[in-house]
Order: sequence, then C-alpha cells, then structure tokens
Amino acid sequence: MSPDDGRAAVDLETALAGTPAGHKEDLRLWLRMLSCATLIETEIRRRLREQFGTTLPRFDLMAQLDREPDGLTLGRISRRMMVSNGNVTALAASLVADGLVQRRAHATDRRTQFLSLTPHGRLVFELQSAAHERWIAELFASVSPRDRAALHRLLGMVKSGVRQALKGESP
Amino acid sequence: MSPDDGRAAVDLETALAGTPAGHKEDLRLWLRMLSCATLIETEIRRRLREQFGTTLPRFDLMAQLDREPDGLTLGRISRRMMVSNGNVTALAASLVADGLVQRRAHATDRRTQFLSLTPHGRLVFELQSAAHERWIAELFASVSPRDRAALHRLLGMVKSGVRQALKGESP
DNA sequence: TTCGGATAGTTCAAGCTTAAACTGTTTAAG
DNA sequence: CTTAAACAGTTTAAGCTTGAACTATCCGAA
Repeated sequence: MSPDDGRAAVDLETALAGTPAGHKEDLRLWLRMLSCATLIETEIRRRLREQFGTTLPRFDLMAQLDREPDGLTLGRISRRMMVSNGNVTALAASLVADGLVQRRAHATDRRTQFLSLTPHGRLVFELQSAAHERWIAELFASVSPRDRAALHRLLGMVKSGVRQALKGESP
Repeated sequence: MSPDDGRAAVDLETALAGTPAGHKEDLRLWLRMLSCATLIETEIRRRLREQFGTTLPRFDLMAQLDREPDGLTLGRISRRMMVSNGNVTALAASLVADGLVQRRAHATDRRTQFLSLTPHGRLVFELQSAAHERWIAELFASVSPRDRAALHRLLGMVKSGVRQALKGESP
C-alpha cells in the first residue's frame, strides 16, 4: 500500500482525498459480511417464529438470562445485547407478561432491578436454544472446521479493530 | 450435567441429542459475526443520521439505484436489498416525496414501474457515498490487506454454503 | 375467449428500534 | 446538610420491518 519511491504525488493526493482506489475492496468486504449475517439472521428469525412463535430479540434476551442464573440488570442486558435501554424495557415487560421472565429488586439500590428466567422460561428456552444451536451448525456445515477457525480469528481482529477505531473518536 | 460413569456413553448421547459438543464453536462463530456486523452497522447508521440526516435503508435504496441509471423495479430492489416488498413501497414513497427518486412507467406492463435517482438525488448520493466509503475503510484500517482478502474469501464460502443449505429445505 | 395461476405493488397491523426527554435514586463534593 | 452530577429505568414519537391479505395486471392453456 505504499509505492513510495519515484513519484509520490499521486499517493499523497489520494491519501489526502481520503478515498484511495483500494477502498472499494473494503466496501465489498463489508457488504459481503453484512449480507452473510442478514442471510443467516433472517432464516433464524423465520424458524423461531414458525417453530416457536417467538422472535429473535426475545430469544436473545432470554439467552442472556440463561447464562446468568443470578439475574442481570436491565442496563447490563442492554449493553450486552448492544441495543438501547428503552428497547430492553419493552422487551422485558413482554416476557414478564408471558411468565417467562421475572423481576427481582436490588437489595439496597432502589433504582436497580434484576431480571431472571422463571422455571417455565428456563424450560422453554432450553428447547429453543437446542434447536437454535442445531440450526447454526447446519448453516455452517459446508465450511470446513479449519476455515471456521480462521474465520473466527479474523472476525475477532475486525471486532477489536473497529472497537479501537471507535474508541479514539469523539472523546 | 450428565455424570458419566463409562466413557463413550457421553459422546453417543450428545451426538444423538443432535448437539455435539463441537457445535458450540459454530455458535460462537455466529455470535461473533453478528456482533461484528452490528457494531459496524450501528456506527454507519449513526454517522448517516448525524452527518446527512438520513437512514441506512434510504441510503441502501439509493445505492441500488445509483448502480442502475436505467432504473429498477420495486421487486428487483426488494430482492437485492433482501427486504420485503412492502418495505420498499414505503421507502420509495418517502424518497420520491423528498425529490431524491423518481418513478417511471413500464412501456407495456402496467403493473411495473421503474425507480431511478433524480439529478438532485444523484448529487446527494454522491456525497453520502464518498463519506460512506471512507468510513468503511477507516473501520477496517487495522486489519491487514492480506487478512481482509482472506476474510472476503471465507465469507464468500459461508454465503454460498448457507444459500445451498437453504435451497434444499422445504421445496 | 376465458379462466386460472403467476406477478407487481399496496395496504395494514403488529412488533422492533432508536434518540431524546423524563422520573426517581444514589453518590460525592463542598 | 445541600446540591449537582451520575446513574437506572421509563416513556414517547418517529421510523423500520415483516407477513399476510388485497388489488390490479399479465399470460398461457383449454
């Protein structure tokens, strides 16, 4: 990415313009990542709806709670799910109304409440979770274990790289 | 869970349950891909809103039209964007109302209409598009070109693999 | 010709999502 | 103690998204 000797004029110019030719490739990479994720996500949503009559956000919230038997606060859930605060409020209300999730008050902080799965919620989630895991395995089945491992590693680099890029932004 | 007295019993059991141990890795891979995409997408949405007062779906629709100066039908757009038909109807109406997109009737098929960018829409999109390309390049900057290429290739395999898996489903 | 199925769009209700404004609570500085 | 800032959740308006039901049109076969 740096043919420096010879004539540096072009490189300087394009660098300053901020959109060197090679960046089309980044765009293609991004669009491919996005369509990959969308493809899988759409199918998972469809199956959750058809086979369990639920939705992905509800499943995701329950998955968070399943990992933490002691419960989680709404704020923690919203950070883990990378969604807004108000979103979790509505989602939680609906799950509580359906008897899948229960609220518990914090011992000393009256602002805070913990959410956890009810026994029934735990049962329901186990069924959904097992199916979900099978679906994912099925969708990735054609990719070799070696390639899956490589992909996992590369995505990890992208994730931390993006996090890093966003860290030094506005503060 | 299962306290295994013997040896092979566990493997058999878990295999028959349809959720072999190794499939947790697929789950992790999927969650990482999803959070990667979400991370980037959220940031792009934020910048489109703050810097251009627009949204990602509007930008995406205009991007489709920008690539096809002759125009596209609503159906084609919805398939390319991987969203529902009704979604495009609403999105198009809003863009037409804003003078960014125009409709044109099909010569012989009265059901069909073509959408294309207006001159003003083309101008606006060029600005947004250039910024968008810079943002993506910026977010991927910390990943080496070699790794980006590898990632692109692997995601291509996943995409076609998933498409294949979904093809032999219900039909 | 006409009838039935396929196709292009639209509409609608329901749910998701967000940013921003808001309430109530805690914490820490003065 | 007082007060201001930080924090946990809630509410609200606006927009996105979907699946399903619907209208209108086209096209091919009997």
